[in-house]
Amino acid sequence: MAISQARIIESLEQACSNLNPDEFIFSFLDAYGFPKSTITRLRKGGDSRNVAEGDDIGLKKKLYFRAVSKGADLDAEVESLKASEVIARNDIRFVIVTDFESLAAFDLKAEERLETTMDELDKQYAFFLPLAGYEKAVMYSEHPADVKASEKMGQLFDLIRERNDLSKPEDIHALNVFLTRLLFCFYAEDTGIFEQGQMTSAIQSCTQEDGSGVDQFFTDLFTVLNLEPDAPERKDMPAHFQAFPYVNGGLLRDDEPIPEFGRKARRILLDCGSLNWSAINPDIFGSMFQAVIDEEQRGNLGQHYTSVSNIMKVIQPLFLDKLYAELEKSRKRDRKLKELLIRLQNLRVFDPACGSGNFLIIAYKELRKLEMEVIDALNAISDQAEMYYSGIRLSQFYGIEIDDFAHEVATLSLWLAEHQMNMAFKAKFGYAEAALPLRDSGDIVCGNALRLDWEEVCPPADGSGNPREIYICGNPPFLGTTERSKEQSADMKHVFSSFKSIGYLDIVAAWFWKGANFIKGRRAKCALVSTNSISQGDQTSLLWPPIFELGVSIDFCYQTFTWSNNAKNKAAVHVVIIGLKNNEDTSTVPRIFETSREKTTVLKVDNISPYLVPGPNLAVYPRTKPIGPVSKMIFGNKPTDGGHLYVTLEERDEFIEKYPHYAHWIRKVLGSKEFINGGERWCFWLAHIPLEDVMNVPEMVSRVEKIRDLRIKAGHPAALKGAERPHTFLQLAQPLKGNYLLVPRVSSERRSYVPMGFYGVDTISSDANQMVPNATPYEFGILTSEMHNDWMRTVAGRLKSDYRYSATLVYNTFPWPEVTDEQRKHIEELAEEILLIREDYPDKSLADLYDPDKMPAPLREAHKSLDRAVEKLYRDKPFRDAPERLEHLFARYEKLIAEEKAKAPAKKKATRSK
DNA sequence: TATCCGACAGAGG
DNA sequence: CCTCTGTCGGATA
Repeated sequence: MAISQARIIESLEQACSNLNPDEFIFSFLDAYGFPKSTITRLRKGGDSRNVAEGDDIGLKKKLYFRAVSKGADLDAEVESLKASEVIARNDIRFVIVTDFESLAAFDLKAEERLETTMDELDKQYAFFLPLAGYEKAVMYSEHPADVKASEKMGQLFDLIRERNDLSKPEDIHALNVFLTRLLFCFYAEDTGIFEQGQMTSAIQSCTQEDGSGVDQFFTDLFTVLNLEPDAPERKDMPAHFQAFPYVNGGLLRDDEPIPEFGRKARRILLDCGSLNWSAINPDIFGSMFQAVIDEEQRGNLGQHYTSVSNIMKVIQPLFLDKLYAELEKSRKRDRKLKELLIRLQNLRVFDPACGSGNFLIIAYKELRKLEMEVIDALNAISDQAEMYYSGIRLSQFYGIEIDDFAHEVATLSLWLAEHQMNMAFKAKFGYAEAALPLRDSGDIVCGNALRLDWEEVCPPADGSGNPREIYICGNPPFLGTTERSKEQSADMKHVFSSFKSIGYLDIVAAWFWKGANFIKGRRAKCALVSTNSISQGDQTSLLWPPIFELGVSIDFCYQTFTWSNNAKNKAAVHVVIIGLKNNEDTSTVPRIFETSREKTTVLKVDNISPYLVPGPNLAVYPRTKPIGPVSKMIFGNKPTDGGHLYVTLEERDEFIEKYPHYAHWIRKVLGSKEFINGGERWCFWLAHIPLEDVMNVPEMVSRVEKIRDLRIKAGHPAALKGAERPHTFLQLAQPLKGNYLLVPRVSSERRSYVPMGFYGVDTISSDANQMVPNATPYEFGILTSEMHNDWMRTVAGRLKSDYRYSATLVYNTFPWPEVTDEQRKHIEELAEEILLIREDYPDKSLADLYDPDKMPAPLREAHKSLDRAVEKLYRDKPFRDAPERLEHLFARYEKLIAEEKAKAPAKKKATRSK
């Protein structure tokens, strides 16, 4: 049922403004796209489709509608309907009750409530969208226990914060520690570590309703949990405290102050106790808990937490697949299986950006599952039942996390995961180690991963100097140059101190560089989730050649996929996963994974290029000049005007009417949006007008002053210089005569060809485009060919996944073919044919013409002829596919660059690193 | 001076 | 809400 949401809003608005109680529900159903026939029958009455009683309207699986008289309690009505048998029998999704002034509704699937007045109903249209086939995104819907628990803990945190001074970092740390201990206790009393409900009932009986005594209670409780069973101090404690077991394991090592509680906080505490904590999922609970507590993250709960499926994409190719293969190979061979057990007990997993520990927890659980399978296999081939215990210890798991609370949560979650796995072990084999006292948890260090020495955090060799098998994994933060703090910029400089420049390297690159240096020459591998930018555009040649020089190469990768988890506002980013290994490590073949919504495919290749396609370890360096004798491509005109040089059509007409002799001040301007999608924009183009003349026009004064102010405020040298001529664009590049070829800087990845077009110099191009002044149709023909677009697709930067055409990376690096005059003329003819065909569609924008689903056949064919002709310039035999074209282009690129170098041997090396 | 980027941003369905 | 697709100006060389 595809229906435009704008139409829904409009129809709802109409139904509510001309409110007719008898008709309302029918208009409502119509708004959400129910078939007219259904509505007509419902209106007539007596139809079997109506499953409701009396005057109500009910549609199976959809909704149940009831109108009540004014003054009735809508909520109570909804509640009673929700529980009624007719709702359950017909699997109703929405219950709606209205008195035609207000409306109350309940979504039984999402368990969400809506209360609104009728005139606001259109604003709430999204609530009922599932009726039209649009499902709502519900955060972590598959884990209601985690949601409830983390929300309750969040409330508790707020109440504690109200009452306690948390201005000093050590106070915050103390509270972090308290919350994680508390969480452990809730979990413990629901999972058999404590007696069922032991702590909650003790709180109930030992503390006052106004909250007094709660802090003392926890002081005593944590003391006793830290006392060994035979410790003499135990005897001094009240009897109900003595009943608590010895926990330790480092959870209660330090004596931290306990916050004070009020009446409300105590009540929430008891509420927490009544939740079922055994259903908590340590994999994601930690992230949610952290998100609830961390103020900065509250607005966008969990947007960066890594989903289990994405973690598996990292750890399976990194080590799990290989270990499982080992198990299959070793079945039936006692010695081999025992060796595998030993290996599992000795390998190390290290997440240098571990957050609340998701990767470590999943890795731990997966290794425990594998260990159980190995034990199974051992039991299957042995006559005597030997009692194998788990030998995998949390102390094999290392992490670095900068946030104190997240680091506490990570430590705790590992314990919870251990307990969970011990229970699974017991369920399978009938025995398991004691839950208490807790053993050492993971080695999680609270600190800055870019400053710490990773080898100190995760020693690459054991005490006797034997090298360890180590797997580095994780999802480090992504941060471009503009959003970084001063400290983070300094961190980057520190990590890349051996680099000549770090350009636009994303901060995540620092983890790759440190990771590559860590694994170099060791029995170690590293795989990280990253923004796709580090294998695109400018960053590729900065990061990868130095990594390859270490003797490290790409072991496997997941090509770009869109970031996704169950959070409401998931981060808008396209990511890749890249695994690194030493060149000498031949235990695996390079694998390229490609994932789409439907499936994931794997391609085994000889080598993975830094662009994450099959190919050599070759990165294309940005150049300031084209390789061949072709026209120069220049950057567009950059306003930096806060919008004050732009004018609307109305403003333009008004201005020209008043000052007809200044009509030439206003010019048509193109961003890439106007170029690609059509539409008009206008701007003041005053590059050749003295500032005094401009300031003599009253309408201009405030515009110009605003621009001057904002440029002064921006403060950097370029802006300050621009403040001296505030009536012009900050960067001027418009050619003075002739035509120019316009190339948009960003364009959708759906298109096979980046749209380009010719304009006269009277049309201003903004910095959203680049220009090739006085380009020839030949140049247009080459640039709009499939050959060139394939090159662009590989070496260009991307905005998310959309193409970002740049002169330095795409145009100037392109290996142009060698042509005769005759060939050149042929290309020009084919190129002009394309321009002519475009003119046959004056009503269509370039977006329409180059939409792969809508591209007119004649245009498509003209492009195909051109593509074929351009290919022929490179070689006679047609290319089979894009990889073959690229192979040829890269070979030619290398040849041309080598020739260029040979011509100018005195020039310094082009490489930017070291 | 020129230009690459954005755990995006804004519009539209 | 989700999907689609390119603004704008700072930071960097």
